Amino acid sequence: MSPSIKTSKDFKRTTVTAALPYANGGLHIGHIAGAYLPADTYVRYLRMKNHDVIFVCGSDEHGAAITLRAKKEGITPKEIIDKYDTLIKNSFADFGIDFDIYHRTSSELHKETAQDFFTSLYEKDIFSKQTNEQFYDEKFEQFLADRYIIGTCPNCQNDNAFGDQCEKCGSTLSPTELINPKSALSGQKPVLKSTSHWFLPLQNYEKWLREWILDSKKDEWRAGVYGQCKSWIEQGLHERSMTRDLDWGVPVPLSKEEGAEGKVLYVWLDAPIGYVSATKQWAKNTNNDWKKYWLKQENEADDSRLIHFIGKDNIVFHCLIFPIILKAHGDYILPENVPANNFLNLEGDKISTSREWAVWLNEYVKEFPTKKDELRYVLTSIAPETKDSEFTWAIFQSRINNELVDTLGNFVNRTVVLINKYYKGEVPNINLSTAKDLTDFDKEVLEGIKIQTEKVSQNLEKFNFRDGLFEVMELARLGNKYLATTEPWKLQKTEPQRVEQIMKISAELTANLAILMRPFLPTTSDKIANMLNLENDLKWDLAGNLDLLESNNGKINKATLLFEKIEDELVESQIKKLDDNKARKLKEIKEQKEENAQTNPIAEIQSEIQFEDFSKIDIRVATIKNAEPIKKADKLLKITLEVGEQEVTVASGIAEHFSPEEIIGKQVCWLANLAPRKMRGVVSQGMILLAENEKGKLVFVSPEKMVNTGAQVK
RNA sequence: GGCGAGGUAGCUCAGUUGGUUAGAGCGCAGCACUCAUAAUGCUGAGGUCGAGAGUUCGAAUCUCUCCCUCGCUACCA
Repeated sequence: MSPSIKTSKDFKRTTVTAALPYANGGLHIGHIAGAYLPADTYVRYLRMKNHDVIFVCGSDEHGAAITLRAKKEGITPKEIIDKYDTLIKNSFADFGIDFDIYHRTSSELHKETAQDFFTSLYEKDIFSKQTNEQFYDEKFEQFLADRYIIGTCPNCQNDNAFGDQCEKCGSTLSPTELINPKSALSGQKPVLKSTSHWFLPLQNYEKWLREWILDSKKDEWRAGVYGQCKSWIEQGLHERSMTRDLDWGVPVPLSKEEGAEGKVLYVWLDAPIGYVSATKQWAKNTNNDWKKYWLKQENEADDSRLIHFIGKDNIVFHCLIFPIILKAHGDYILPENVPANNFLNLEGDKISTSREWAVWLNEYVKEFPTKKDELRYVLTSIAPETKDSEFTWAIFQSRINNELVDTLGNFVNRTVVLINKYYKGEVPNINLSTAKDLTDFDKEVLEGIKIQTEKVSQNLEKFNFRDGLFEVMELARLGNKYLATTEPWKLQKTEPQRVEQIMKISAELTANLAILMRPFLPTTSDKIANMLNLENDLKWDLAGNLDLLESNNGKINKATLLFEKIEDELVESQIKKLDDNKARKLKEIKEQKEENAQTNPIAEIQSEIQFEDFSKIDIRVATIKNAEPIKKADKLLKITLEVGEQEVTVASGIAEHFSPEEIIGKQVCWLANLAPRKMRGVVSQGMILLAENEKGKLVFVSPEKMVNTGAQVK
């Protein structure tokens, strides 16, 4: 290991956070593999080392998506968050993700904490206050967050695009771009009204971020995390609004006069502070001091080490925005590492909550209450640490059957069975450190225990959980090899003393296995510890020792099976369950679509205008003389039109519908007197009229017969 | 379009500052063994290291171009 990379040994204590789940849905295996399982494994390891560690998490309960859904379903936001907070909290508890506290951002303590944070930055004059125009719902007397505006997507004509994003074509939007914008609350057309917000000038921290991340974290942070940060910093940072016009969230702690009324903190300011408030609540419950886990200490060497476990979608908030906030505040420590995972796919497709393509944690725990370690094993062994990976039920089956049952379970079983058979459950009392007549292979195996201990430790310190678990299994493989090579069953009659050595070594190896697997597979570790009569509170420092079984005079219990095989029927039924869900969901979506089509045969007609208004519009017939793609733009074509004697240039967002060659020579209608606009460096004069067919494909509006270019359309 | 991360045996992944016949686990084939949950051990087959070009005595590893996957981002009158 490179000496420049710090490990837990270099710190007095560690603050571990796992991404706050949004209280708007359940947990699936992608969430677990991404953040919670590695975090839990790491924390269990630190606890075994008697390291001072706090592990916090909680429900993220604010934000527009929850209010929007509440309004839609005619219930209160509180009903939604209470439902999902309970579901999520129980799923974690049942599965054995062992937080010190699972808190909520809807709590009073969190409100105080977040407001204190905001006030502190406000008093330091960090924010810039800006006023601009935003959509306002006059009926509900409320400003509308981007998510609250629904309208027709200018790209794909989807009628249900949100103001921030169209979920059909995936393009990011701003609310003013939507065609026929409507308020999600009243369904009325919103009006633009000015409002003030407090912005965090991220760009002021660019220099500092370059030093802190680009210069000092290159070898320490995962490539994907570092690269993502670099990408953002290089692209240029901008101001970001830290407040929203909403009635759901932490109120902005400023006076009416300053325009704070009806405003709450932006959910991405609010949520990470949830880690702090969770720690405060834990400290209250357990009579501890939260400050030593979050604030800079008098002596820098006493600072806690902050580690955020998240998925790759959260990198920018945890690596840039939240650290900027912490830095701006001044009193707080900064993240030491952010081991973000990539995504877990499922049976060849992306996991999707809306399409119900997921394995839900609460359902898994219910269906397989005795197979928690099995899922921990599979998810860790395929953890998406370096790239996206895939879970299939066939992998689940083969990993468990071939590795847990055949390699690990079988080794433990044969060792325990043999000791019971030969010695009535009493491990031969041999001091392996002083024994003189050990074979070279014996010594190699004993050395192997120490080597594997070191390898597992190093991998855990570096957040390489997949590799760490692999090294645990290597020790089990070594055990199997040892028995197969020494063949004690052949020697028992002729050389019983030699067999005593072999069984002692096998037993100590098994005890070491129980320690090394403990962060990964806690229940299995307990089972082995019980079988071997080891103390329950196994410490990491014991690993590598060769006299673990002497504490109880070597008396062990009867063998019990650690794992059982997964049958084909189980795999088939789980796949069928997924397929059924998917088919049902697709049908629902299709029905919904048909319903919409029936109730909404044509898009709503715009408000009435007078003839004078129409006469302002100058539409001409023009011929496309040339068309070429615009550099650095996927969707734009630069089109040259011939209009009478003149030529004009128009940039049109049709590159995904037409190739340049196929449209040259066509006659089209051209809106001539539209104000010019610059797009991607090209000045667009007017626009070309298009209509969309039922398949979403654009077609030109052209004169029925060729006419002279420049002819007016009346 | 820009940026980032990936593209190595059927599958999941290692491959350190370029160096002899490219590795591991699982799967597959053969052999051995029987203490063990028909488990285990050994041996073997399997790769033109995404494609092409270049630098070099020598490249999976460095440079350039291109292709594919995932993510972020720009553009959209």
